[in-house]
Amino acid sequence: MSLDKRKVTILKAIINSYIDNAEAVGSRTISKKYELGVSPATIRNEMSDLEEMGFLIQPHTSSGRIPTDKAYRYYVDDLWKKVMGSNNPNISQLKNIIEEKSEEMDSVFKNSVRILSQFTKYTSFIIAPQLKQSTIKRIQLVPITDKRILLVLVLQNNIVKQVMLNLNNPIPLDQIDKISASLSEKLNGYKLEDMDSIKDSLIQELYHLREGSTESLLVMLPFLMEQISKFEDFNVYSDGLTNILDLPEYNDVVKAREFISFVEDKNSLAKLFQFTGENDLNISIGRENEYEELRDCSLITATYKLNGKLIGKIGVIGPTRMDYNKVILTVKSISNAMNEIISHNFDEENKE
Amino acid sequence: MSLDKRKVTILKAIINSYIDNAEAVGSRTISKKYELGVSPATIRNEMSDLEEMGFLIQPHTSSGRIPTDKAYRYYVDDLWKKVMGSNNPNISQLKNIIEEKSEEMDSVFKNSVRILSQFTKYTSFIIAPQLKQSTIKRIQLVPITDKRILLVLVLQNNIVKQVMLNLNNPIPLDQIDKISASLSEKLNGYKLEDMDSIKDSLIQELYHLREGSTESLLVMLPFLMEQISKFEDFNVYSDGLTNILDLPEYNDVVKAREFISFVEDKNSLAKLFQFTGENDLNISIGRENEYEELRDCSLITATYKLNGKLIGKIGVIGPTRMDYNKVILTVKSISNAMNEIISHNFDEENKE
DNA sequence: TGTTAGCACTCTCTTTGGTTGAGTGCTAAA
DNA sequence: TTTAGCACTCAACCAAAGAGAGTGCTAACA
Repeated sequence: MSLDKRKVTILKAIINSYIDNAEAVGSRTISKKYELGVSPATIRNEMSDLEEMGFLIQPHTSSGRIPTDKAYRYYVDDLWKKVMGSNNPNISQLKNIIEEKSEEMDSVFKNSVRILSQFTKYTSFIIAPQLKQSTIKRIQLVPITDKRILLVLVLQNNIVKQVMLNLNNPIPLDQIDKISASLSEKLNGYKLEDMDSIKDSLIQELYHLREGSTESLLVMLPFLMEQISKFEDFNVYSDGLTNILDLPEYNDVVKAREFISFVEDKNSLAKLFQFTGENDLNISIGRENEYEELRDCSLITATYKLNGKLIGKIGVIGPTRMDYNKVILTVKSISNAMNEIISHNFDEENKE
Repeated sequence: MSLDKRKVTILKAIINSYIDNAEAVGSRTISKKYELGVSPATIRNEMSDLEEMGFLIQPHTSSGRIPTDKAYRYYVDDLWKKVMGSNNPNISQLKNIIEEKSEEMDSVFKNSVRILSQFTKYTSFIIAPQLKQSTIKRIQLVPITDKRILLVLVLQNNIVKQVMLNLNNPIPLDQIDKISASLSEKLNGYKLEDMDSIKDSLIQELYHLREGSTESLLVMLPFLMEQISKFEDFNVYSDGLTNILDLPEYNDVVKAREFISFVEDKNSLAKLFQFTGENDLNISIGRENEYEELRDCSLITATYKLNGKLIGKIGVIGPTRMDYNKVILTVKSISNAMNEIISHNFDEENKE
């Protein structure tokens, strides 16, 4: 049996209708709402074929039909070609919204994920870059009191991280700039993940040196390096967790609770993202997902890059009955906008 | 009719039972679970009296009884005396948890509110201090690139704020320290809210001065002051929004959605906090709340102070059928712990 | 040969009515 | 003043009936 043109039209009509209403679709509905010029009986025959081919199922004998994961997969693959070809018009608009108040990398992420959930009305996520691989460009200490020092860490790609250091003993404030300079010099070029391994030899080296400010430097260094190596390996932001409460498939509180508990757990999210592909855009539908908890959900992710290198992913989770068209376009546009913002603001090699 | 001892015992028993089970309480239940030595019939009579006095209501003629707001108010006022007298034992424990990774003021807030919702299983909030009233102690600029400068602002009470400045024109990096010093000097002692009003005169002054680094200073100053005056007037953090999904009173998704939408709105929360009293501990029950949306909720807030001055509030929202004992103790303990942490870490006059 | 009208059939959803059980209020006795 | 007894009420549960949406099949039609 082949998927001829009329079958495709009917299948798409069913999927669209189900996406809209979350209700099993009957032959009459299709014949009325989508003018196909054929009677319900004909459509029934076609639907029966589509069911046999694995695109539709009937929840019970006398109900309408619901698309299967296979149907969504077909639908999405078809959509894909069109979407990938089309240039989304409002990227510059998106960029403006994302960039608003986004002077730091983190705000770019938070804004993006917020907008993504607002636009799609689903739950959105972003996994922020693993900084451990980044190299240190400069270190600057800012004294708050004589025992509290703010450490500002500038990484190679102009990402900035800050840590507050609470020292046990006061440090002479007039030496701060000197210490900053030495630190910058000593640690320049090392990766964050190297801190643990070079710690001992660096202390050793300084110990033998004994210049003017070495004393204070020796006091701070262990603190500082420990703080740096404690940086989170990844960072997941999410938004719109409670959007699913508006969906009919989650009008059972227990189900909603389950979903929310799952997506509130940053660790499972991080793992989830690992499973997704590394293409510009990745879609997994229903049981294609690794996690049992997401067997009724689809996951649409996009990657974002800095300097050509993949540094993180952004995505949306919603029911398999998802408005794929809208979501795919939105995810794609936002990741594009992010890429531009990031490369413009943070990429060393890419300055005006 | 007077509220004699037995009536009080029965009333408390009913409230406790309802807090536990969220189910209307009947005379038999009371007589069985709480050994009062009287028969259900007697209890029925007393319950009838209590209803007449406004402490109980019957959802329908043949059901058990439910406590009214008035009952909770009585219950809480009674509890109050005991709680206020008792010293909570585990403040130092709490302090440890809150202080973990809390080198900055913001983390203290976030940790506190997280713990509060974890302990109470309700929704918790904190309103962070209005910084506009704080005065500037020091300003330090940290160059990221020649057009991106991180502005670190140290306030009188050692609170630190950071803003990234994206300049249109590069600034000579070797002047940064000089500029920082001038800025610190010029702006020292001003409040954040003053920025707008002193902006023009300051620029005027610098314009006439014309020292070495004045040029760059003039470029930066408008940027900088604008950023500062854009600081949020308040900042509300919340946690445990979805805890209510576990409560039987919210097993209707629509109701749950309503609640969550309300408490997700930072503005209404901020207003809500304004209505609460400024005692160390404030409780408003059911219809005592200003907001219609919270007519079935109780709000327990505590204040926290820096240097004796109220700088913010922390609180819990839950159903009127709330475990007041636990919540009151927790809110009180956490606000106490916060007070100690804050005064220890951020209070200028209170150093070791 | 593909399409369609007609019809019997299936299954969920809603409504209806009866039953159960928890709980009450009242009365009369202890 | 307390309590046992009893009639009464009402939500919650359950089963049966009916409505409605939808199907599959068959036979007629273009």
